[in-house]
Amino acid sequence: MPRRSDAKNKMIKTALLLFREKGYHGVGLAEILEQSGAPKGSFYHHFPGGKQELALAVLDAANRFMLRLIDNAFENAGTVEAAVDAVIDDIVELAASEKFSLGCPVTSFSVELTREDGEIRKRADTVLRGWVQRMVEQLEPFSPDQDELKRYTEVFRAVLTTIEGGWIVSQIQKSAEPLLIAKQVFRSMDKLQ
Amino acid sequence: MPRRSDAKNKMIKTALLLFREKGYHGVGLAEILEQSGAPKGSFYHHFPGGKQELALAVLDAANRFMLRLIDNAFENAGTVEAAVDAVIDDIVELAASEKFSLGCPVTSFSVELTREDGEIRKRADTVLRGWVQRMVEQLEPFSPDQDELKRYTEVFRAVLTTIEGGWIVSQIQKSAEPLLIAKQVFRSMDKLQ
DNA sequence: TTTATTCTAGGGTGATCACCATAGAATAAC
DNA sequence: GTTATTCTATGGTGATCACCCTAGAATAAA
Repeated sequence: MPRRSDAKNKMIKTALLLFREKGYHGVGLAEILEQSGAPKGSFYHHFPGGKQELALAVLDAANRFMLRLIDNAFENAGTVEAAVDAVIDDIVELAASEKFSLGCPVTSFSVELTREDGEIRKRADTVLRGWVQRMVEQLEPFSPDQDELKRYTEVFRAVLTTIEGGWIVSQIQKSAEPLLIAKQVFRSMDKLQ
Repeated sequence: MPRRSDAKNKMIKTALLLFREKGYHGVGLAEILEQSGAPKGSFYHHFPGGKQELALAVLDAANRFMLRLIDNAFENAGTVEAAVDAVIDDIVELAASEKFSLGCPVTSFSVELTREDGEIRKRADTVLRGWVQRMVEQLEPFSPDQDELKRYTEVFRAVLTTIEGGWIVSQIQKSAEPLLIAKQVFRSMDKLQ
């Protein structure tokens, strides 16, 4: 059963950009369909669960993108510091190319749905934890001992948190500086102890 | 010209809570009016500029709240570390009491309006800078030299950024831990250098 | 070519969206 | 008490919201 249409992917890609800019509730299905060029009548064929199912698909696409970004950064770096710097630099480059108008591909719209204890929040939680875990996994070939890995887990958690905050503040201030703070955070936590 | 009605304040308080939970676009005026108990017909009397003017008023109220939180924390603390800890603890207590469903009073909804270069984004920018500035001002009576103040400005910026990220991740993970990371960030940046 | 499946065209649902206009009620200043 | 101002009741605007339905087109499997 091969795919005969790329309408679904076009909708997901477009929704990702729009959600990151205006949030989940800030984007209507009409805008997504129009901007993606996808046929209007096919939305509920591809997403029987409606807008929420689309958001879940968007979350998965965003997750794949960020995991690729992490893998790429760690594989092309010789040290942990260089890898973390690369992750942050890549994000800064992305954010700057988007004129600091688009937020984190995951938190920017999932955060609006944190009361209702629904699928979107849970998956966003899993995704965020996965990023930390992936960074730790990328560190294992460098074979630090288990205690060191545990310590880096904490450090990566802090870096990720700072990146999330930096991404938002970058949107507000239209500047790369807040995102770059995550580098300082890593350095100070890495050198210390 | 004394105020004969508290409808305006009730609308602002209610809108602050709803915006923090579901974002700017996630809340309708009808819900705000209903939940605040404010008379329906008086909205555009108090806010001729409509929903955007309400959002600006909400921003100012949120700013006053956070400035009070900062002042209170610094005035009741003997050291910088204790003051920063108090700020974070207060925020954690607030977020926990709200079951981690409500975001930062400023960024949670301003972030949806960062493309259109409007008043809301600009004021949110000013407000965030004001928090850092206020923390530095609260440090001056302890009379560190000018270089030290400049260094603490950087540290406070990092702490604030981590708090912002921690607040969001706390919403996603329904846990206080991400917010508490800001303490580690301060400690490591403070001790180092 | 026939059959089965996947996808789309087109139209329409009630509900909610932000916003507005007007008249009158409530309270203040005089 | 009269005037001026502040506030609210009411009902409405067109637009957009997410969602749904059916018939048929397009493509794959037989």
